[in-house]
Amino acid sequence: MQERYEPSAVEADAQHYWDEQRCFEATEDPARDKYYCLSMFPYPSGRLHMGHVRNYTIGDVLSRFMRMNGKNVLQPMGWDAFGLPAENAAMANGVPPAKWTFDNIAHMKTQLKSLGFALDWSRELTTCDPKYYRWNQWLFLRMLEKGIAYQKTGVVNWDPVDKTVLANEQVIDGRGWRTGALVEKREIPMYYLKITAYAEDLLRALDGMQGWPERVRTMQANWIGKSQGVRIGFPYDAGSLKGVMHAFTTRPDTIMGVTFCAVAAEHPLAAHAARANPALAAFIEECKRGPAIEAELATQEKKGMPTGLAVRHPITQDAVPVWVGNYVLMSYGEGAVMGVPAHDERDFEFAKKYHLPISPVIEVPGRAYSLDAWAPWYADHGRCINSGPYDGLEFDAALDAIAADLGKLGLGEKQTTWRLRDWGISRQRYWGCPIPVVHCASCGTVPVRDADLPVLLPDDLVPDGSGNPLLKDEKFLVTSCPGCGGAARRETDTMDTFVDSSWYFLRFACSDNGQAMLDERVRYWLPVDQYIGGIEHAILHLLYARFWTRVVNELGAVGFREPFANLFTQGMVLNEVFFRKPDAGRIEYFNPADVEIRVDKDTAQRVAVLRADGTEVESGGVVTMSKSKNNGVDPQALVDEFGADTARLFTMFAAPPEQTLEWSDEGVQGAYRFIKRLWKAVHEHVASGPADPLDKGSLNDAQRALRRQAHQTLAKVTDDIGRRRTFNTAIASVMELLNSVAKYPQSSAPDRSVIQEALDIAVLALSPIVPHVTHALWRELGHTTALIDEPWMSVDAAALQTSTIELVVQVNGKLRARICVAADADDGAAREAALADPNVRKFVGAAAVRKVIVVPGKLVNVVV
RNA sequence: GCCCGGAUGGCGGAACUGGUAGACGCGCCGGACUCAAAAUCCGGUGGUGGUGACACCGUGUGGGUUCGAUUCCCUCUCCGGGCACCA
Repeated sequence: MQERYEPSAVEADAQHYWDEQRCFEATEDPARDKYYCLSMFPYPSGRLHMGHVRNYTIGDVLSRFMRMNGKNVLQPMGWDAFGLPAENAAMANGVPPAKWTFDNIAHMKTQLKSLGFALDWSRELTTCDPKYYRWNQWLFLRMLEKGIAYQKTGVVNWDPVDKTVLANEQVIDGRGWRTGALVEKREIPMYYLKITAYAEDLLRALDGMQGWPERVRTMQANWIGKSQGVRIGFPYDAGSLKGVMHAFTTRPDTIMGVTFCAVAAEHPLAAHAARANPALAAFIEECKRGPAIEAELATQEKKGMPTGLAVRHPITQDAVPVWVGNYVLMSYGEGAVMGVPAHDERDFEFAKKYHLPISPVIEVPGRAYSLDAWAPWYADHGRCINSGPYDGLEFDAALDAIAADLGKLGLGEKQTTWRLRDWGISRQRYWGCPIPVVHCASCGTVPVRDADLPVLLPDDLVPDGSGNPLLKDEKFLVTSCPGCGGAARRETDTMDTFVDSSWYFLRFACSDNGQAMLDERVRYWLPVDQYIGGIEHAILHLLYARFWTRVVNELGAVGFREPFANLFTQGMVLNEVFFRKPDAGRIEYFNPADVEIRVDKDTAQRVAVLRADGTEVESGGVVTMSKSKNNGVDPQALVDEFGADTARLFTMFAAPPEQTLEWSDEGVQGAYRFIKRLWKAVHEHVASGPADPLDKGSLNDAQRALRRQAHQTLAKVTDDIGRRRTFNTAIASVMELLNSVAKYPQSSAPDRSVIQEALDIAVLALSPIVPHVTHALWRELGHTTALIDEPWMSVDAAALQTSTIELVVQVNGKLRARICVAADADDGAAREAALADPNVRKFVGAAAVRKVIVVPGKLVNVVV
């Protein structure tokens, strides 16, 4: 055996063995339990970053662990290859997005291979490949047929200088990121998918999804946002415009406290009032120009303007003034809200600002209302007061009574509303899957025939920032109408890239099928047993995938409605961002590797300086590693210097995988050192020749103690990987075992047998995490089989037994002594032993013992 | 702003079901080996007081429940993720 650990040779050898044996090519075998382990596929941004390494190492550890536990494991990999960054790169370098994307894929695939992941590359798929995206188009046509896909107008960000639609990410402080022009909103026709039709099902199914983290289920439930309340009609007669304004409320019990109503800028009443009121028209224009992003909308100053119109309160018949509010959304409910300042914080602030009356109508026992300042309890449920016929009613009774009265008047009924909106999938962008419809002068919008799929996206265009290049590509545009055969033009909008990622996990079962989207192999492999990905996908991607699976289920292609049986959400890997924001033009981001932090000795001020030019850069805090913020850390340097095993070990040891991790490579040396120590321990052991078979019956105390620790370690690692998914503590326990082995006096034959077993366990237990070095060490330890095919060891229960245990003794909850008792000692014996301890006696002193609490096997607490 | 998380030594973290706070690792300090350095090995390492055995304090803030709280409840602060066209 070689004395020195040389990762490059060891890793090349192990990877060569796995490739040659085709260890990771999965085949369907109904006789065996399958385990489909899937990590979220990457966007091919150029290079892997530590977030990828973390994600794929978690998946790899679980895959290898399950494989050793007898499962037929499938772990595939693919590329989420459509999207905006390729267009940006194209603009910057003049290279077509296709070339840039495929070059990136080639490089990142090399990187993934160098990390030794147990991936089945025979199933690799790429979403920008027509063999993949034709099925997006095929399923879209099915959705059109079923009415799940439909057209309506939607609002987009419009850059008036570049004459192009901008993504939210490309709008910075309301301006286009390249031009700096004030962004306008435009309403254009788009395709939507009716995810809201599945809202109830998507919500209800969450309860049964015990394999998903609680926090993700909560986030999805809140996102879907079911609320039950009453739809209330406020009739109006504004001269030429008569009708009923509808507002939804979850607090119908406060209806007698309505002192105003507010409508969205797009509401018909607002438009009507604006005709005779230029100031109002200007305000409405201002609202319409405002942010389209919810976060900005919610933080902007709440503004309003009276319309001069009034609606009639459906119960009191009083006139209620109507305002236009910049915080009222046309897209939620019906674009109007009833204002109850006394019991809604936002309405309260609005009323204070514009001097509208505040009229309390709910009483909470023991509380006194003050009109001066808001208090959170004002929004609590209570008993109706100042509410005429409803006085004295509690929330539920008031709701029923008011809904019934409104029903009789034809001005309201109970209603359920959802926060969830339909999914707009049209993108005015080149690098995406073409929407398979054509526009014909005589037939209108016509779906492409199945036989004419796929609608191929040209792969040689270079966007220049001035809109979708498909609009200028006659070869793509010109076609004939599937209906009348006449001249027609293709749709140039492409699909949201979330469409691509909403079903790729199904396609891995049969990525080679050119005739159908899915086939019978899906029945064997799906649902995914373990899905692993970043918490940032907790809502959108995972919800869309659940929706898509339901649609495919209803087409009969799969027999289930939930795609992911178990979900593991890894924490983000964060790094600081550095940037410069010029007066004009784009923000420039600098990689932290190129930035030096200087700390002023006197002021302790931290200054970040770009190494290249020695001048200052701004820090934007610590955020997720991403291409767009240029704060990713390339793992390649780590792999090159220390090897893949060290990179994997370090990433897994740094923190529990579910937790956010602020990147730092301090400690990499420790991971490398540990592998070297393991190598050395095996080398020293093997140097004195083979060990005798273990004779369990004739061991001395020291030998039994080491054996106990070895099997405790095995039990802990098995539990930590298999159940807890805390790989950091699994590694720590093997480190402890190795520390004991290193200290163990290696002399007699039985000593060597016990050490052999301990090293076998250490190597096997670590193999899912550091598969290369353990592959080599397993052979060196004298085994003739390959470790990858070795079954996971079982714990020897007899090895764990002990005759005495240590108990902790507390006096009034403070640790005062440790005592040793027989393992089978009862509570009384433990109590006696505890009270007899000298230090315990000292702290008890003359005081009377009031109570003694004994926790069997753990502690005794003496209360005085 | 709203929804979901998080905060423990100089640093990453451990303590799994309310029961020994700081496992394991990094860093640092001291020592061995070396002409020297690196690598490696041995020992120490939360703070304060004490020669010492020990004692007191200590898990973001303030409060509560309990024999006992890093763990449960309430309050606040700060940090991260998401907010529908980044993926």
